[in-house]
Amino acid sequence: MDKKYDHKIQEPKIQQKWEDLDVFKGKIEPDKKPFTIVLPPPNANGKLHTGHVLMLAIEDILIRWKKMQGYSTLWLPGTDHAGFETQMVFEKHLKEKGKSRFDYDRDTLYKEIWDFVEENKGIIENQMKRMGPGLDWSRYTFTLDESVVNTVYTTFRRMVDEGLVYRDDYIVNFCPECGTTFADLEIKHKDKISNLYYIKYGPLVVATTRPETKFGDVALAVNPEDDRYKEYIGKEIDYEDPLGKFSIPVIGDSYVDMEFGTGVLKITPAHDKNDYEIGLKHGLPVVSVIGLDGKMTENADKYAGMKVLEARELVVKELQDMGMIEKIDDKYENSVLVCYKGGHEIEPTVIPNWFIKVESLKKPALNVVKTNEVKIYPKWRKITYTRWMEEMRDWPISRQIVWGIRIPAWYDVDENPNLQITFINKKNQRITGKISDLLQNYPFEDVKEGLQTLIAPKDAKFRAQPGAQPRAEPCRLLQETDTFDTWFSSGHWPLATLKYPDSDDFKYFYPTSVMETGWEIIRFWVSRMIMFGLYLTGKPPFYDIYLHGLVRAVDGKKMSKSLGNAIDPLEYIEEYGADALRMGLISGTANGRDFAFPKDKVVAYRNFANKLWNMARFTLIMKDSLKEKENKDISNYTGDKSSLNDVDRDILNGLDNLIKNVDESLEKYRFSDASDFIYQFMWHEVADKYIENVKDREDKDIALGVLIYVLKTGLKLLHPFMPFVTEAIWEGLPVLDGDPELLINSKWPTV
RNA sequence: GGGUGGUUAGCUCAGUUGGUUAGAGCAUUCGGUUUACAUCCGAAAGGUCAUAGGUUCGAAUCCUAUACCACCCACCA
Repeated sequence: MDKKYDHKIQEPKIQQKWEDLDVFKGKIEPDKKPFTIVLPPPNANGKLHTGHVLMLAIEDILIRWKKMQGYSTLWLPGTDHAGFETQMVFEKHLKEKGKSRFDYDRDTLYKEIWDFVEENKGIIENQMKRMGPGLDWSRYTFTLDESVVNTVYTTFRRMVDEGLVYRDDYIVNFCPECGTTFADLEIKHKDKISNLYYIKYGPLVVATTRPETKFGDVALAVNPEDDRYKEYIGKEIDYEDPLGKFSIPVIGDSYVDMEFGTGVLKITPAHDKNDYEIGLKHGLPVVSVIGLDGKMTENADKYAGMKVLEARELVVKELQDMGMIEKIDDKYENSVLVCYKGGHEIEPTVIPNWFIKVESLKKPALNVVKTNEVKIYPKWRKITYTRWMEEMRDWPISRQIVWGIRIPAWYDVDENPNLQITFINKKNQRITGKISDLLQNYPFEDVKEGLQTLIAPKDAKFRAQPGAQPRAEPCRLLQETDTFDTWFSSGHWPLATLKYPDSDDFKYFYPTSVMETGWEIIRFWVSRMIMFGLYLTGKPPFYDIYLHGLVRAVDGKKMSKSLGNAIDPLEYIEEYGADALRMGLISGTANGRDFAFPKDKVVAYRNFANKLWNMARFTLIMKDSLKEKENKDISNYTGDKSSLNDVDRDILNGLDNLIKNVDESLEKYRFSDASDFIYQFMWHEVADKYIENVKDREDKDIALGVLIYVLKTGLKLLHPFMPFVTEAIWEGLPVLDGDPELLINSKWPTV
């Protein structure tokens, strides 16, 4: 053996060995209990980051531990298409080429992104493999695999049949210039100076920056604590504006800031996110006065057809003429939303979206956690889940992006003349309009091929199967252009990876054992998996949930590109080895909170790997010299302590104690406790004390027999944590009764 | 503004249902290489457990208040 442990030589060698012998291939063994983990899929086109390393380390510990305990283990890998994020990355590439997504029809754009992802897909897989995870790569799944899409479609159709799917208005960030919606992440705030208009509503005065939306007002709101206006709450007040005389209810809501303006807020649900929320809360109607073309709608009566800014000017002028404007503050600083693409002002707009009724889904999902059928570790995270589930409202599942699973709904253009279409025509121009108008100038096939986006009215007739032909003549069908919210599809992940509903894998390995992931996605992801699992199978998709904390940078701050404090795990693998990096991160998991990257611990565990290596090396040196000097072999310790001296018995009792501590800690997901127990025992009890004692022993044959037994047992206990170095040392140690060739195939020690 | 968590050694953090002298890694100081490892060994020093009250025979741990920090969510007409 070399004087030093060299991870650069050993780690690839050991990894290859596991792969060659197909150690982690999941097997259906009816006489064994299954133990299953589904890997939270990293971004297919991403790179390995420290969060992935921690995730892999924890899950690998569980898998190896259970495998050695005799379970039939399966750990399922996969990657995620990461809808929105990937599309953003791709669009940056387009921008470098001087293009944008608006230059492509939907199908072409999708194919281009697919190719782009395909190119980058292998990178993260290879990086993950360097951590030595016991994943079954033969069961690899990508979230856009046909089988996943089919599973998602089947669920969707079932939900349609059971009346759980509906279409309704939903407020989104709409850019009239770009003709599309933007996700919150695509929106930027821009500070600017605006006019704040103080407009009279009967006896009250409202301060607003958007007077032109007043025709969409459905209520006025005041703070219930506000003594000035208490008397108006629940009453209707009369007011006048250029369109005539109206009355409007006054509601009380603590959202209203008494300090701002006059303390009276007009509620315009169709054109403001907060107003929309308040409207929902108070059951108010939604009146849209701005259309998708950025022009005033018929609800704005004589202003209909005018652009927003034109309408604003005119409305203000006419209000002034009527004496309805108390004052104008022209130095009001506020921030407006603009789209990232062109910096155009965003018009919050309600457009029809797809929704899932969650009432019947969320109750069982809440119950399984409340009753501890599904347990959350650490337990103080439970409240995050239960609160979310209690407050969960109907789930908008459609997204106006291309990169994802397209919603399986088809519209017959003859049944739905009001479809709002944007498409690229044969001359490469973007054309927008109502389908019935467009079809007078363009053949249907042109629209279909060049289709970019489609917005169907909320009462549009759709079918969930493209083939269905209810009418005698052939239908002209256009498929919905929205895609599923990525969490709708990834909510199926435990089911999809196990090939629900009738595969052998599914029957044997479902429900899975543990869901291990970062706590920040408990609401988005974990809750959805539980809902779908219960809805489709009646069983939760897993029984334990372990939520690890976020790894922060060395300085304790969140890692970010702009701060330049991001840690590249590959550099640490190079310098200190995957084992050391894994252990360092594990040491930060004690209580499930976020933690700063523990660089010192990585170094400490690198040293520990070398210490173990030398413990084994020295044991073998002593064994050889015993043979040489006294011509004796070591005696094979069989587990009978009665004939041993106190020192031997102490170390063996210590070992028993260690086994107990490690098991207890792992059962409670106390990974750092377990690893610390092993570290302290092996280093400070075995190396510092027991080996020193062995040096002076007369009965070296017996002492070395005990030492090798202790060493091998220690390696087994440590193997789930530091798989490479323990496996590498195992190779060189003498074979005892029942020892398999590979450490990973050995039996977990018991007391 | 709502929520969650934190404040323990110079640094990064453990400390589980309250119970001997509050621990680890790193850093520091002193001493050491005869049969492994200097990525080593032995020893030492270092803490009013954020602050103020309270409960208790006993509090880092439970309760109340305050201060500061971090993160999540919602963001001002």
